[in-house]
Amino acid sequence: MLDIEMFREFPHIIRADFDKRNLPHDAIDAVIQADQEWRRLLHATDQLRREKNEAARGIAQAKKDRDEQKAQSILEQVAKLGDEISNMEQQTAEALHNRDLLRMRIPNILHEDVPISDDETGNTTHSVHGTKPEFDFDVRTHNELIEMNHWVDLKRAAKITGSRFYFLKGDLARLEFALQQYAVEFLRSRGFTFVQPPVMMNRTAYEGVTDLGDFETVMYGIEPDKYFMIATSEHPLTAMYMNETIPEDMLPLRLVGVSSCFRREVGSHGITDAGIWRVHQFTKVEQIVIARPEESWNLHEELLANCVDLWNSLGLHFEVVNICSGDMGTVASKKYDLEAWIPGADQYKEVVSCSNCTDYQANRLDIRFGTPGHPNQPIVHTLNSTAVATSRALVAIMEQNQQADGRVSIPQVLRPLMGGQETLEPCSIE
RNA sequence: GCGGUCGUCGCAUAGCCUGGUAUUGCGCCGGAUUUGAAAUCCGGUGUCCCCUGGACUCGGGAGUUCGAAUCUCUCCGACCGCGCCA
Repeated sequence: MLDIEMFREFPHIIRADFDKRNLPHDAIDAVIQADQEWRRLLHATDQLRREKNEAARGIAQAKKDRDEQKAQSILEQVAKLGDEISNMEQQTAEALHNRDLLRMRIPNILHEDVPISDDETGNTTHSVHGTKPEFDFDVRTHNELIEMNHWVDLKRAAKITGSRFYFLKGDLARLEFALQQYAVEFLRSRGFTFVQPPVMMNRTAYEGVTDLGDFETVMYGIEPDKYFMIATSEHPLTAMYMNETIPEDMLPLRLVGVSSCFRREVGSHGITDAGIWRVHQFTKVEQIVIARPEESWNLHEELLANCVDLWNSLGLHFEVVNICSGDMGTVASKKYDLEAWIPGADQYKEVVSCSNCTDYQANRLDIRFGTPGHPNQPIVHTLNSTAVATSRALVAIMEQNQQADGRVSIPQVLRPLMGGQETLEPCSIE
């Protein structure tokens, strides 16, 4: 959410941003108008309350003076104002709610490096890493590999839950486990603190970190407690410090979180999403940073460098993409994706997303830094980046490291975590 | 799930029984004093607004009342004990 001051003092900045995104300005005008309406109502309400308070003050005095007649006459005067005020209070509260609902739909201001384009074809290549693997046999898709090796059971999962859920079995499940631990240790060695978050959040906290539309299309709601399953550990780890002032010497705060992630994936279909590429539940190791505004852009590059080094160490071929205006979404100001080479699909596909959300989440969550208790402290910046979403990393490893016999070579760095094993063997249970 | 104790400004506290607009200490900021520091003294230190002024604020919401931190209901959260449990 953008600071309301942006709409009052610098609307031209928001307008320029909307031009980049090729959006009409109606939504901005609506916020400005709603803000004016709220302020008008607030002021009118305050004036009424003032009248009432002034009158009511006389009651205490009159009673002290034992002047019951005077007290009674004031009472009648004040009673009338009471109804008027409660009516106005309701209108004012509604106006504020309306303003912020409109305001929450305004996206973050794009960084100047973001390429301008209406859709994802405008994304630009930032860098290319590793070498594209060559195969002297017909490559299999990961979907074929998991089936012939019995590594994933989608059918039985559909039976007990529904489509796009899965049992992960045998060596592929062990590899998934190894990936988690490897990524956590990798980031720990770079100064990140390991945190395991709750996988459900209440609505108030959740509204601070995500696009409002996500409540309909992304998150699972839990009844009767009104919680939401997290779509990523980014959400609880960023909201963790809501309504707090973080002592400045604690910044930048580097956290590495691991959690199951749950996504409804409403409207997502297609053959390119087959197998375990797009699923309702997966595990993700995530980097989170809370920082001073002046250091956030350097830290964004640091997060990307961590991803690049991590994925390079797995021996995989991928490229880094600078996401353009039309593909950006609501919360991020700038975003890099890592796209891994998926031979069976003959394309690069998204495996990592690395964002600087600047003060967009922190405004809503009211996370500040400085001396706790000191008024008007500055708002922090929040950043997040995938380290590995294990299901997608498994797809990249399976497809890039596949052998003619359908077995898969285990990345060197993960072998010590799998008892020195060099190849993923078929699961003995079908 | 049951029973109890509790939730007040960054932290800690008073006020609640008996309704009249939040006390004190620490911390922090500014000033005085000092070569400098400590100590001491003075002032400030929640939010919002159309800001010489005003309104709001005692976990959230509702109710009673002219008026609620205070009384009533309800929800949330914390802690302790019991029960159940990986």
